[in-house]
Amino acid sequence: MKVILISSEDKSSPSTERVLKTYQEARLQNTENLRKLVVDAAAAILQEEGPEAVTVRRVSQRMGCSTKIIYNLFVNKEGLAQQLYLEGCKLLAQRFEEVPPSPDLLQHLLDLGEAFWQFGQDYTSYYKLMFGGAFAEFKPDAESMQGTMTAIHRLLVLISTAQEQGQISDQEETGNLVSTIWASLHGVIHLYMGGFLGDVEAAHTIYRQTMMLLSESLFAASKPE
Amino acid sequence: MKVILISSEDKSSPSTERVLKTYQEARLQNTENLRKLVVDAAAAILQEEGPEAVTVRRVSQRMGCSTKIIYNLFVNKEGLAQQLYLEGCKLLAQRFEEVPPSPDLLQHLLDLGEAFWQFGQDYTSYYKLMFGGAFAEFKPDAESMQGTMTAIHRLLVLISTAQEQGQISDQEETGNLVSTIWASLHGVIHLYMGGFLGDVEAAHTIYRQTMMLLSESLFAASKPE
DNA sequence: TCACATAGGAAACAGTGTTACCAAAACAAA
DNA sequence: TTTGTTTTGGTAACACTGTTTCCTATGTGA
Repeated sequence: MKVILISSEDKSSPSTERVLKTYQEARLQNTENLRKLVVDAAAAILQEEGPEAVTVRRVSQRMGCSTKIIYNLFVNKEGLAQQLYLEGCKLLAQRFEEVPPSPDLLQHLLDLGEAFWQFGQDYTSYYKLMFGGAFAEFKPDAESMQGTMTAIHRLLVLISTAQEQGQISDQEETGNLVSTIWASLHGVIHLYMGGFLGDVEAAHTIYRQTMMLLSESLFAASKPE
Repeated sequence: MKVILISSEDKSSPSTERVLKTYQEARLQNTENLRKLVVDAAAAILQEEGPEAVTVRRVSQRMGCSTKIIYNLFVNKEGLAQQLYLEGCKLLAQRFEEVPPSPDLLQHLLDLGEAFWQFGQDYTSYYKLMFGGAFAEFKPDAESMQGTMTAIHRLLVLISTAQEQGQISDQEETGNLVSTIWASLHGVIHLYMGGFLGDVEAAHTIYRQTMMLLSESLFAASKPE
């Protein structure tokens, strides 16, 4: 099904057809491949020039086609943004997966927290798109929330395990504890990106301090003295 | 100097002149009053219809004048946004002032935190403008940071006092601790406003939990058992 | 092969921030 | 008061944005 060749009647201006090759090939395939091509183009612009550079016209220009395609495939710009959000979730989940699980659960929490910070540094544009409100219209729908949950799944497993082992109080809901940690760390990253916390080192210091304070409190029960 | 009447030659269409009265009066006064009038109009639109409704044209329409005035007075839209930011700082500072200082410093911290949450609820548009990145261009300048510091001054005094009394460790810089608390609480509010934390009650629960965890850790030193 | 459905391009619409141009008003000096 | 200069502000345009309308060309089923 995927093996479709370019139309054989390239009688005139073959060089011009070559330029449009990738798009022309994709449009012959199923719409799913075309969607992927559009998302890739948008993601490239996002990472190269930031969230505000991701406009419908810029994406279509890079694709070498009309803006109509994007509306045909994604309804509106928000639909495209949702796909980019899910892409970001994959990247974040990947970052979490790369963190080696430490037998010390406290250390593991700190490592995951540090990975979240690094994600914000390495994929700033994605972070702003996903959590920074770069697209004011964008609100996470069911699929987006699903992607978010998959991304921070490691964190949820960790807290849950720590609760089972009695290292963290099970008085509170696991999901609420995860949200608390997530929101606090996000606050530091977001305020830093907004220019409220000074330079990177200062912000990173505050970030680590936030992690330490939260961790101490969470793991306090297991260490009476 | 402020007592300036409308020009006496209202020979034709006096009702039309009446509509423009406030603006026409103000333009005869000093530019400072005119600036205030513009900021008030923008603030009204901000609170009535949200941050995205605050456009240069909408403000000028409400003023009954051309957009040029706003550019004459504030250089660009960001200049107007900065004034709105400072307005928001005043409102936030006012909220903090209304919190009665409790002799129990921990309780006082919780009260200030709750006031911050309430500010976000009551002045959502202001909050989004100030900290939510509603205007992507906006980055706080020196004056904005000054206004911010004035607003959260109560929090700084509180932490500083607690450190002097030995209730909070003075190992860490006071400013860093304030930033840590501010950022964590902001994270919950911002994530809630982004639609990531469910409804108000759920978000408020997480907010209180964040405050509790931070407070416990901060005040831990003074209460060994 | 023919009719139909659909996809996609060009251009327009309604918005946005911003600026160039020019007339009118305010102010200075004579 | 009258003149000349500077500032002020309105109109209209420019360069963008997201989105839609219209129409043509293409692919598809009978």
